[in-house]
Amino acid sequence: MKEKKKAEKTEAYDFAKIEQKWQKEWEKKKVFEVKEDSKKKKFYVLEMFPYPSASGLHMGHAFNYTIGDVYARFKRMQGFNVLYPMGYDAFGLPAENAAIKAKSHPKKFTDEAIANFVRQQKGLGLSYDWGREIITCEPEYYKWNQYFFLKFLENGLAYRKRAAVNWCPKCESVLANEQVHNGRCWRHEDTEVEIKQLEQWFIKTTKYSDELLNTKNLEWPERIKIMQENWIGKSYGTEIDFEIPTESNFIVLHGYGGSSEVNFFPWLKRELEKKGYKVSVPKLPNTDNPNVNEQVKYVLDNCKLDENTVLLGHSLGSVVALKVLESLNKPIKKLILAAGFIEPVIKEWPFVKNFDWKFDFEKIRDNVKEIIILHDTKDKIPREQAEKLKEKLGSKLIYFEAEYKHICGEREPIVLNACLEKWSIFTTRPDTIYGVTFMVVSAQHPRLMELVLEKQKKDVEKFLGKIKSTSEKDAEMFGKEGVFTGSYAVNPLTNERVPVYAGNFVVADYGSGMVMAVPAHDQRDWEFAKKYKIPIKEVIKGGNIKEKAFTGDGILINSGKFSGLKSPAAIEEITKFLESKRLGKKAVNYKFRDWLVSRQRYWGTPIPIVYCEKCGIVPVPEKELPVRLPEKVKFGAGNPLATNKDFVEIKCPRCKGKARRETDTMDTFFDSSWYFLRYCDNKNEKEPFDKKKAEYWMPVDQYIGGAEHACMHLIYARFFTKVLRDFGFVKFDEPFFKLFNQGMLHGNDGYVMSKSRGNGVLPEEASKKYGIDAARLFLMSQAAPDKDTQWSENGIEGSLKLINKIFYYFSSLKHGKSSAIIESKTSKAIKEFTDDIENFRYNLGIIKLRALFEAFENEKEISRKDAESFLKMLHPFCPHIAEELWHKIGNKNFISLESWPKADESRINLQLEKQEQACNNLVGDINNIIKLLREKQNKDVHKVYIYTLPKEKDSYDKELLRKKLNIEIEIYSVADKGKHDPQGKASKAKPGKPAVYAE
RNA sequence: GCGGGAGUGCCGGAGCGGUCAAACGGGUUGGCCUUAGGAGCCAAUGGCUUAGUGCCUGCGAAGGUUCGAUUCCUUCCCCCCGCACCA
Repeated sequence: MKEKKKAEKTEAYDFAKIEQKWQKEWEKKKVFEVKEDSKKKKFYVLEMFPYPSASGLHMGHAFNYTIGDVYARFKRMQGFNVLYPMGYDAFGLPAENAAIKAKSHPKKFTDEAIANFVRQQKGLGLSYDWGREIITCEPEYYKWNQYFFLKFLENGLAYRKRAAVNWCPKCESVLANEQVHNGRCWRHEDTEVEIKQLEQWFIKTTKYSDELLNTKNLEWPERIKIMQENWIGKSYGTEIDFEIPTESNFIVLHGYGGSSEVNFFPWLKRELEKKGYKVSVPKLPNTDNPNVNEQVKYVLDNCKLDENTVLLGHSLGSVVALKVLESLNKPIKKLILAAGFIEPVIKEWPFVKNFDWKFDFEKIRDNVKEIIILHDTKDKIPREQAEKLKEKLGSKLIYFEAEYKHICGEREPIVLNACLEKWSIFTTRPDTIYGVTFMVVSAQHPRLMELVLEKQKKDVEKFLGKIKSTSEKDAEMFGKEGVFTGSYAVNPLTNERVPVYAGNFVVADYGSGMVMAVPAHDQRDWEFAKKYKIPIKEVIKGGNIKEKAFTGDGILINSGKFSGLKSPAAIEEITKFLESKRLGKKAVNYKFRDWLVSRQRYWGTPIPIVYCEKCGIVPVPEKELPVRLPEKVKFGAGNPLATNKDFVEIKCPRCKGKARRETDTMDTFFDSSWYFLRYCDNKNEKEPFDKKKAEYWMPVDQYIGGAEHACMHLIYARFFTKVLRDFGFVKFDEPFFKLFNQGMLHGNDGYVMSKSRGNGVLPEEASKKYGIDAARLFLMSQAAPDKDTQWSENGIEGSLKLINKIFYYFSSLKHGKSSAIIESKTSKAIKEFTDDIENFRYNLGIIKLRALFEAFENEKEISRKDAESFLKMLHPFCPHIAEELWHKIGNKNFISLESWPKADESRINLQLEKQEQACNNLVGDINNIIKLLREKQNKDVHKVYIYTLPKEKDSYDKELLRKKLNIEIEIYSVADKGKHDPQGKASKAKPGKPAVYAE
């Protein structure tokens, strides 16, 4: 009712008809299609492609896309070859879940949603090159995900690892670190993420940590850069080894001939026993003519091998140790290979006969928790051999430089050192090491139980149970908590023994998951120490540690030979000292983790891997790509791919033997990490994209999207680009040169507009009522596009009014000659407007457009050129009406492809504009006088006399004033002799402000 | 707690060393037009004052720098965003 009446009265122009007409026309004539053109400068405008949700677009999306469309249209008119594409991030959980609920198929859901999106987006008048559309769930696209994954694998950037991973019970899948927010799933705010130990695929994003940290050359919002920087979280510090002796039984296996045991082993035994370890040196049989198998059997039969065992193999003993490990069925604590362990050397020994030199390294690895290989650089055994072994065992390789001496030399302390049970910690404050009064290991530390003594087991288990059953929220309330493990750590500088606690406030996967606690100089440690009555030892002067920890820099006290140093110097000195004693080293730590890409869900890109019973992990050969997602699947419990026999059961591509397919799919962020490259060449069947085409279009000149992707999509995409650069696919380092973060659109209720909130306004509805041009204009005029904006019906009506006026104005416009003032104003407007659009100050640009139009309205005639300039400026915001009026005034081509107006600086005449301003002020003054006379003196004014300064007389147009005031006017110069001035008002005239007399 | 951004009228928001604080939009009030209008046009919208003027108040609070600050600096308060026990 309401609208109908309004429509009748306002006789609003027929926007629906006009908008449809031009949308069809643009599509028919392929106005926005682009090709590479070496003669033209390119400009790539890109909006983050949407996930095609079933609920479709609301006004918030329209706001978003309009920002990009305005820019694309602007740049196109400026003469750039503009690539402005659209596509759909079509894989993902919502479609799968919706399909399960509706007993349908995610493909069907997705297709429908996309069709809906496309229709709605076309309705917004967006100038995409639709020929470049990409849809990530199509095999033509995801084939290349798989291709890239294989490339990653080939180059050691993809690996499989068993690790503690984040599991969302609602998604029934693991999540990347980036997808866990506050311990909860990024899609399920109320769902706590669980930690599971799973074998998963990872991408080595950390290889590029440092390069990703460099954002200097990016024109991005500072806060996004800072967010990324914080996310990567690089910090410099020192790694320090603390010895924590627990129950350890050393079994020292000597080598051939037993020469080393004469002096070295007794010494080692003595030293270790001094420190509280148990040591045995079994007398291996036949040392003069050794038989490895026999010796292995001897060890297996005579030695106690359990989780407290440390095997130290020396020379041939190393081989024995390795073989022993092969035959165990439960792991021992530690393996130390001290020397002479490499096959070629030992092989030469004549007496080692009939020995099978093949090792089952996987088994060995499984049977020991820690492996240390000591490599003597002066030894005959080349370094590569040691490295090779290291690779196979995944051990810590420790080099030492020393002469090979049988009697205690440099080498012996190093062996001893390796025997000690070291737990390294990371600290940025080694200067406080003398203040360590306890240690805290994370309650989630995988090796926590090794530190727990028998008598403490109950306490620790109780504690672990408690924190498991407490949610994060409650944990905050309880504060820092912990429990004594029973073990003591030895401070490497003071040799003091300090208790080791398990605590809830230490992060398991940062650093080593253990910290040295300095309560005097760390607030967290301070709180913990207070709670558990642990001594607080001040080692840095500067604060009052009775009240709280002093965390600043200062001068060291109670710190042995380092006392008196200032913190920064002490950090240097102490680190140097530790390094010299092999007790620690400089280290860099990152918060950034490798990207976990496996997902236990159906609706994603299948990971192109096969597990063969014989060959192990086998990549699917490139020519067999894509590994298609089977269409027929049964949704039920868990991942439907896992129960799909046709998919899973397969022959090994290598040996043709029995094998099974990887059933995990890729994180959908994999899809979005390179889609901007595919737009450059979206139909390529031979390659992910043509290098030349990508070279022409990339990098994206202007990327537009939300800030919520700062630490996810934007990091992954940057990572991908750098990898592809190193693979030779592209030549640039960064995908997105400029980034713009749009604000959020709020609904009538003041909350961010969203489907779930129910405050969404459909673009179609607004379109129907006001036209999409009015909606676009309103959305862009409210505030700067990077700020949040509120939707309002009144506001859009205001925009419609303006467009309406413009429509009728141009419909009856007769071209002529522009006045000097209009020429000036038009030129000035062009200049300022261009600058505003370029810098995303759309709202300010629109104001200038309004002002210019008002100036037009007051004129009798306007030149064709000025009128056209106005329409061209209107066009990015209101493309339909601009196109319509452009044709209406007699043009045949598309305004969308016209060239941007140029400001003619010579036409800008500020003097004239000043005069106009003065004239307007005068009108205001006179109106005010008339009003005051009427109200105060009850006088009606018939005629007004104006007295200007002599040189200003021509600045005031009598006719114009008469028209504006609708009253008789007489203008005098103050110098005029015969002027009518009964009250002597003329004397009040000032520059730019004439005197006035009214009667 | 740390990091980032902001605080201007009834509201959204301009201004970011002086020449104008409140452009532009919305709202509200009054007037014109009109049978009527929620259409259109005009005007007002911190206070006092006035023939067009002048003065005062004023840009979260308090200080400071400056001849001069909404604009720069310091502290505090509040709001928004991000990270969150990262050693």
